[in-house]
Amino acid sequence: MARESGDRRERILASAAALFANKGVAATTVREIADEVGILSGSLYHHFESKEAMVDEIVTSYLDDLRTRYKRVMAADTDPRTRLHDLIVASLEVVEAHPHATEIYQNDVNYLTQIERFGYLRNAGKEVQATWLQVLEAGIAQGVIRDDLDPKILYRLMRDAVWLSVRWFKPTAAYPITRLAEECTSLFLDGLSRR
Amino acid sequence: MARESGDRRERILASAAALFANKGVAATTVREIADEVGILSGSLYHHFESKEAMVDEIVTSYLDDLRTRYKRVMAADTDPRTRLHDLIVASLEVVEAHPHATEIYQNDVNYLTQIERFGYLRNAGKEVQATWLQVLEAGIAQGVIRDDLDPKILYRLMRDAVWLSVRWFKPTAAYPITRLAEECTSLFLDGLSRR
DNA sequence: GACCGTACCAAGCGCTTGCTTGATTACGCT
DNA sequence: AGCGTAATCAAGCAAGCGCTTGGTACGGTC
Repeated sequence: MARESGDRRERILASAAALFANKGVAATTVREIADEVGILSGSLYHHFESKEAMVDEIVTSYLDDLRTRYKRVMAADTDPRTRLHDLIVASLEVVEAHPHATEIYQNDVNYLTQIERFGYLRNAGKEVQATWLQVLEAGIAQGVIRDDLDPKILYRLMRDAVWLSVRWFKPTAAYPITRLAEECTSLFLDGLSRR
Repeated sequence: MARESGDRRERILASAAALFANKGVAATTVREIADEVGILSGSLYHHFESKEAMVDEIVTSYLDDLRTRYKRVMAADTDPRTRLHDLIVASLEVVEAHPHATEIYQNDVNYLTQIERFGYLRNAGKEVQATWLQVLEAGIAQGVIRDDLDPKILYRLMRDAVWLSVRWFKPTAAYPITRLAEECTSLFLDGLSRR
C-alpha cells in the first residue's frame, strides 16, 4: 500500500496543519499527528526533518501563494478603489485556499517569530502592510479615499477583519466567498449607515 | 519582605499574563513564570492551585469587566448609532484595561475551550455576539443601518477589527484610545470613501 | 536471486513538563 | 522568649515531549 510517496507526505502535512490550526503549534504533539495519519510518531521523521519543518512547509507555501496573488493585483492597471477590492478578494481567496495555514499564522505568529527559523515571518508581515498602504495612499492622493483617517490604522482594521474571517466563515451556495468579499468591500468603502 | 500576601499574588498573575499573551499559554512554562517573579516554580503552588487556575483568574476578571461595561451601554436609553459607538468604545476600553487577557483570549480560545475547565468561554462569546446583534438589528429595523448586509457578518468583521487592535495599538498623547474609537466608528458607519 | 531504496515499526533516550513533598526561614503576636 | 502561620526553597517524581536508533517488509532493477 501507499505506493505513492508524495501522497503520504501530503496527508501528513494536511493532518498536521489541521491540528496546528485547531490546538496551536506548541500544544500539538508529533504523536497526535502520527495517530491521525495512522502511523507511529517515529515514522514521521522519514518524511520530515522535524516538527518545525512541517510548520515551515505549511506556512511558506501559504505566504508564497499570498505574495503571488498580491503581485498580480498590483500589476494590473486599475484605480485605487478597484485595487482595494481586489486585495480583499485576493486575501479571502488565500484564506479559503489555506484555511489552516491562515489560522496558524493568526494564532501563533508571536510564538513562531521567537523561534529563529521563523524570523522571516516578520518580513512577510511588513510586505503585506506595504502593499495595502501603497493602495490606500494612492487613493488618498487621488482624492477618492478620505484623508482624515490614518492609513496605517485603516490597514490594520481591515486586515484583521478580513483575515480572521477564517475563524468563522464557511462558504455555502447561498453565501459564497465572493459575496463575503463584496460585503467586506462595501462595508469598508461605503459604511453601514443607510443614506 | 513581601509582608503583603496579595501583592505577591498579583505580581505573579501579572507576570503570567504577560508571558501567556506573548508566547501562548501552552508554550509558557511554570518555571518561566517563577523566574520572572524571582522565586522557584514550586513556590507558585503556594499561591495558585495550578497553571490553569492562573489562566482562569486572568480570563475571568477580563470577561467580568467586559460584561459589566456592555450592560451599562445597553442600559442607557440611546439610539442604535450611539449604542454602536458606545459598544466600540467599551470594547476598546476593556482591551486597554486587560491587554494581556485580551490577547490570551484571541490567540488561545481554540486551545482553551477544549479544556473542560474553560468550557464557559463558549457562552461568553455567544453573550457578546448577542449584544452586538441586538444593536445592529434595532438599527436595521429603525432604518438607520443598511439592510443589505448580514448583521452576523457585520458583527464578526467589526469584532475582529476592534479586538485585534490589542496586537498593534499602543495609545499615545497624539493618538489616544478615544481617537481610535472615533476612527473605528467613522470607518464602520461612514466608510472610507470620500464623498 | 542478489541488491537497493522506501516506508514503516518497536523501543527507548535525554530532556522538560506541571506539580508534590518535606524542610527551612521570616515575621507578627502574646 | 516562644509559638503559629505564611512563604519559600531544594529536590525530585511521573508523565510526556521531540527525536533517534536498529531492524524488518517489500517492490522494483539489473
